[in-house]
Amino acid sequence: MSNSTPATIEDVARIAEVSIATVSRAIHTPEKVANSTRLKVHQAIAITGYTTNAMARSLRLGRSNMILVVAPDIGDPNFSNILVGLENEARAHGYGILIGHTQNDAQRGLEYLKFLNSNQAAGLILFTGILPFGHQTMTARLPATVGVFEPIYNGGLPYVGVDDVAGARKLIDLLLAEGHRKIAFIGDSRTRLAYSRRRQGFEEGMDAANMRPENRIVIDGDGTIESGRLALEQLFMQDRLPTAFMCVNDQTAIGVMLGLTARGYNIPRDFSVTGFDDVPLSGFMSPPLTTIRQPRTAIGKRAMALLLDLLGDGVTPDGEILLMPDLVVRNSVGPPKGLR
Amino acid sequence: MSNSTPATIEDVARIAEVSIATVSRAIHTPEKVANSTRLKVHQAIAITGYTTNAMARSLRLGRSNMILVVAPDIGDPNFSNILVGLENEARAHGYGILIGHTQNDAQRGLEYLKFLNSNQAAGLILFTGILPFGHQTMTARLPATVGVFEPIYNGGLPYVGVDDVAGARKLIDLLLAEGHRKIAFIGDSRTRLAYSRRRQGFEEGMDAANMRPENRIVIDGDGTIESGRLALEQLFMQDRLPTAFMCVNDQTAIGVMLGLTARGYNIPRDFSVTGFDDVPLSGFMSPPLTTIRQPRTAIGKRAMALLLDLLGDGVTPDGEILLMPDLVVRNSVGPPKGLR
DNA sequence: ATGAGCTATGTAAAGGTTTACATTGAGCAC
DNA sequence: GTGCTCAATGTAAACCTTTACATAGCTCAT
Repeated sequence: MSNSTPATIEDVARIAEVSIATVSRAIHTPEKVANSTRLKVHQAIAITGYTTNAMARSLRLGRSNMILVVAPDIGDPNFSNILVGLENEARAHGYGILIGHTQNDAQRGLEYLKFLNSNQAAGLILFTGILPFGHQTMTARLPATVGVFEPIYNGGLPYVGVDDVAGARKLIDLLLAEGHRKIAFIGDSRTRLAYSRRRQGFEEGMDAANMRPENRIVIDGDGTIESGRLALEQLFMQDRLPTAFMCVNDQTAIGVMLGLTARGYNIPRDFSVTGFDDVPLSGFMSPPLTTIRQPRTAIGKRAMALLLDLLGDGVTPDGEILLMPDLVVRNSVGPPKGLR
Repeated sequence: MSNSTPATIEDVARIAEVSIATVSRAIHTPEKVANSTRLKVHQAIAITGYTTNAMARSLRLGRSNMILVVAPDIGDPNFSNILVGLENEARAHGYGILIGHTQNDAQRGLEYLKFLNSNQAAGLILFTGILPFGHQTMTARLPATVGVFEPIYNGGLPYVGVDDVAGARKLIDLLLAEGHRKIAFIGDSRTRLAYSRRRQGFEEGMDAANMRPENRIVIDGDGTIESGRLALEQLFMQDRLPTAFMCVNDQTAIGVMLGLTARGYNIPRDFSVTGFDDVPLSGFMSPPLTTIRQPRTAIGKRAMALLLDLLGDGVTPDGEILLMPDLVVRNSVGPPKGLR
């Protein structure tokens, strides 16, 4: 039973009094073996506690049953629920996932590339918009790959994300409906497509409400808490104050809120603030942050399903799958001061 | 160069004009091949872009180069930095990590057991105090295993954590030094050893200050935000109010703080609150939470190092490695109301 | 000059699986 | 009864690596 060395297919074959080929068939293509035989095999499997050696199987098949998930930062609060979605879906199809983080370090990226090339992963899920492998011509040898959140830099690879434009539009429409006219968009960035799409939603909303350019303040930022605080200081120094801050993500919004609170302002009485992503922290701010919730588990599930499809028939489906994010109304938004 | 099928050791051997055995030796035991030969082999490797097929290697060696990390919940804020430590250390030694979460579901636990038995992981890192595999006698076949945070239920397995007693002691000493005399310990639990050790630190500190039992309020909780809020309500209903709340972890403390704020109290003017763990959220509460910082990356690194040792010589080292956690003083603690 | 001792290399087996191909035998039509 | 078809099973090769053992050739002491 629970011996020192695990049972092999041969042990099972001996006990079931068949050949190893029949055992293998009984497991993977049961319709090809006689009922009576199949029964014997399964009994033998139960007796020995046999599980197929995945190493040997992968070697023989030339492909593993692992999916490599690469993210720039495992600690990103946006990450963990996606992972749950990815993992559940993978496991349901007999795959496991394997997680790596690059910390934007090309050296580490290369190690993952080696990992992929040594056949240890059948597929790749990429969290950043860029391939973490420098510009290796090796690209040709990449396995099936799916992006999450953003399309992958060199293009052609499918990805799953949310409709950032629509999400941003929901936020701007809310602010406009509350009566805000002068609105700042904090955290514009050309490096992340998701961010420029949020900016796009902002502009479209302002356009639709016939807001003139002087009512729109746009300021750069990289999406960290610090960047939000910094942007706020800049605006105060330049005396270009809006009545509402629409931030490119929750971190930025938190930075803005902390800055405003530190200056003694009350949210939402003096200023309104919105975020994007709904990271766990946002619900606990005071006031709780109005934001857009990413359907994280769904994104993960969808991305993995897409990858497994790709693995199955090798057909590349639509390059872009956008899920619809939900508006989460909390207390960081109110009418502008003048209207109160 | 970048062909459809990856280069094998045979391709390298052909180009270098040696046997595959020599190639293998040139890679793994370079001192055993002549300098000139080694050079030829490495050139051939460069030309072909060869990387060892990990499947074949693991099959031959009878052990993989993957470590399975199992946690009840990937999303746990305590998790991610540990992971960074684990991963860095593993990668530095040629291992990769593989992450699974059980969500306390025995069925899922069993799937991981199968995974282990199919030889896909050389070692196991366990985040919970319990083996997630029900009570399989299979336990005998577990690979090298190291626990994180807590000893593993059925004992005998080494683990790496922090000195919870000492950490709790730092907190209680701080509260006592501020002048608090009547202190509540929120979140006592017999299910998690870490928690009862924190309780123990609380008691030892109170003992050392000769505090009588009637000054100690102890109340149950499972460590969630909700449990903190609930405990607080109970205390208000029973009219057993302390001047300070020492909470078993940050989540609990956050629950208590939210409850106090909702009732209109000011922290730390009316009540002091402490946590334990220093999850990212804690620094952003208002007021920021005074707590104990877990050396998370260090724990991860240490646990992995321990596991790799175990894998190396099979010798089980000391069963318990406790790191010292640091006190993080923020603004949630002040003198009790009477003393102000 | 001979052989012992070494170093450098090669040969071949083994690890556990899947599967193309071969074999066996039963059912069935003539 | 003969031969065909088909289902069920078996045999053996292949996947790629590592390493015990064998071999070859050199150095050096005698």
